[in-house]
Amino acid sequence: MEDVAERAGVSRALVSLVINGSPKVSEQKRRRVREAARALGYRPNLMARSLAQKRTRIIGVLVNDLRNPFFAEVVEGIEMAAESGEFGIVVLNGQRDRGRELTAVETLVQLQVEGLALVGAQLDGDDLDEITDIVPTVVVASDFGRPAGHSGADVIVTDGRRGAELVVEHLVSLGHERILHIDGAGNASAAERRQGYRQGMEAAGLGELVDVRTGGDDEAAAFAAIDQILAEPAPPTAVFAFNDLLAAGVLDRLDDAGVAVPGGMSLVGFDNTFISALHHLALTTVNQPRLTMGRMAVDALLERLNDGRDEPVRHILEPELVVRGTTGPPRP
Amino acid sequence: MEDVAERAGVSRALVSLVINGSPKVSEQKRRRVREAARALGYRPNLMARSLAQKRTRIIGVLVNDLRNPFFAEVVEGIEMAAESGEFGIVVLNGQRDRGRELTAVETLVQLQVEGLALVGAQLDGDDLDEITDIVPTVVVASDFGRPAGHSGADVIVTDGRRGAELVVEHLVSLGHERILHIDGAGNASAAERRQGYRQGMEAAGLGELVDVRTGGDDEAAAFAAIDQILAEPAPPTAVFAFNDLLAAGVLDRLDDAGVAVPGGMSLVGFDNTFISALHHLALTTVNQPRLTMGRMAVDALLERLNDGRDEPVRHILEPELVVRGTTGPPRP
DNA sequence: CCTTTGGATTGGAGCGCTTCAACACTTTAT
DNA sequence: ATAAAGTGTTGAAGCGCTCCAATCCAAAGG
Repeated sequence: MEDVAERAGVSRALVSLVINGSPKVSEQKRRRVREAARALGYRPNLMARSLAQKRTRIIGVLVNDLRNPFFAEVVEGIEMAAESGEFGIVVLNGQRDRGRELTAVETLVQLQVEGLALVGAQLDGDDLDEITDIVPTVVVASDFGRPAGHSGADVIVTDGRRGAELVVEHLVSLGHERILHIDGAGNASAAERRQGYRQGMEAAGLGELVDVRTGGDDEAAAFAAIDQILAEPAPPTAVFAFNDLLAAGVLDRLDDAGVAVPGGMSLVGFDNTFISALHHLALTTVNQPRLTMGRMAVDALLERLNDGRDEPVRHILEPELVVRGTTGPPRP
Repeated sequence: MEDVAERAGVSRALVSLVINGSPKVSEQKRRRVREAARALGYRPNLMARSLAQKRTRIIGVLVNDLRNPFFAEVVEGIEMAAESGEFGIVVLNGQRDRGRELTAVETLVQLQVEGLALVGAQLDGDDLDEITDIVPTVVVASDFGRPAGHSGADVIVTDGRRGAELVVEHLVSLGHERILHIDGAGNASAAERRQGYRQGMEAAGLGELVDVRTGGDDEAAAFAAIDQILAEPAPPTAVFAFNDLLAAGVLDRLDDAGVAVPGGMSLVGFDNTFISALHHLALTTVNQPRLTMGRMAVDALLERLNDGRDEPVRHILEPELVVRGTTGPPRP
């Protein structure tokens, strides 16, 4: 910067003004500074700038698992919204591990991010409380079930409970009774969907038949559960999997076992990721508006940052059942 | 920091030493500083630290498209390797747009990243030359075809030319002749695969039948091409798609049109992403070792950063044909 | 008792930038 | 002519940290 100033025959302060597009700089000097900067290949040091400004204009994003297209799309929504709000984002990957998530958050905080978006985070409520004390936080696509008036984070979720109910209702309307749920194990939104499943079953008078098996959040997690189910005397006629990835795994395993879908077993996923739309899967699933969720997350943060809101807000989006080809009447 | 120092009854310099784990600090003071830091909720400011140290220990990652699971996995490989090399990463998404990529790189440079990994970047060779002048760079999963002795970036790629040849050889061995390629349009690795396809065809004496159609890199891009092909008098008996995502789109469209796969048409993808492994797709494809590529990318950077290597290096990995269910003998 | 030695600690300069009060120079009003 | 009000420009302080040279102190050596 020094060099640029010298070459342009002005002070360092003036160079700073030009770089930041201040209006009160004469056209002549502005040009000379610009030219000198270009000639010297000058690039402002973001670290120094942030330090001096005491702002970073960065939003930190912690994502549960980049490989899940669902999260990737939410992040994309966040990125686009952040951009139009003049913020940058830094994405860190928790890799489905709470410990990693914790250190990632620590890194982001030390990086002085102005806001934090936790996408599908596995952290627990106490972790979250600590974090919200430090930096404005929005939780996306998972819910820590903090009481409504709680001082903590904003929340953007699709109503997983309702989504699961929709699934059960759909299956029941097709005539299913023995509906099994392979859950998301410790995954952040697993509890909600589990609960919705239970409620749906009970509402349909099927409370006796509630059956939840432990799954996880990717294809592999489904295998053990399915193997076990098929070995039982009276297998279910329908399976509701925690998410699309898991459902894809179920589908594979059913295929291995020679069970037709939906002829021999109906199957439903969750998230409506692009894989569920592939004709060869044609997975019945529940849609979550991913890009919108990302956008809303950033908006929530921006309201706190720009408009000074300081009570938490919760946006619960409506899930939407997407019926495709993996659900049909139960086998006789 | 000031406050911590005061509370612990030491100087700021000592606090710094403790935070950085210097060995020459008495156990007693170390404890007192630690305690004061905890009590005050002190967290070092990474920006200030980087500024003072003139190092950031950050590797910048520019990724072409986060939604493509292939790239997401490469990034995961990078992240893991960076971590064990005591580096952090910052991921920016180019969203398949050269302009965006350019500004993303600019941002990363201003962030003072110590190394840059371009994953599937669409930049052109001149862009790359400029970038390599500024920061050590490794290009992953795409190749700008710079001459070998070129002063520029390191390159980690799977041999796309060879991969495409493998595909053609496989199809030819099944008896196919009219093999069509739907390419990746402007995508970074498109040219190479196109070339491999051509060479393969010519090597098989099928030079006359070379037929390349413009595609892209996701499902949607396949639709127009397929519609057009099916309307022609003598459609091909096999389609080699630029990547798995594109192939999935092709599969859908063939399905719509009532063309059986592989009965009516054989289909091959590229990348061996998890979707190709789903039984219901069972896509024949070409494997690229994604995690390894990510690791090698970081290693290349680290060699430059830690060991001072300064000539570029190119690692060309061997592709591997993965035969699944979408290829078979041509229709009569 | 004084010097030496070496480990522990500290003051202060400096990293590259922003920002603000102060200054210089014009222009306009009086 | 002089004061007032703008415009542009600048010097210097300060952002939170690191790191080096300087200092301090206790133990060891003479």
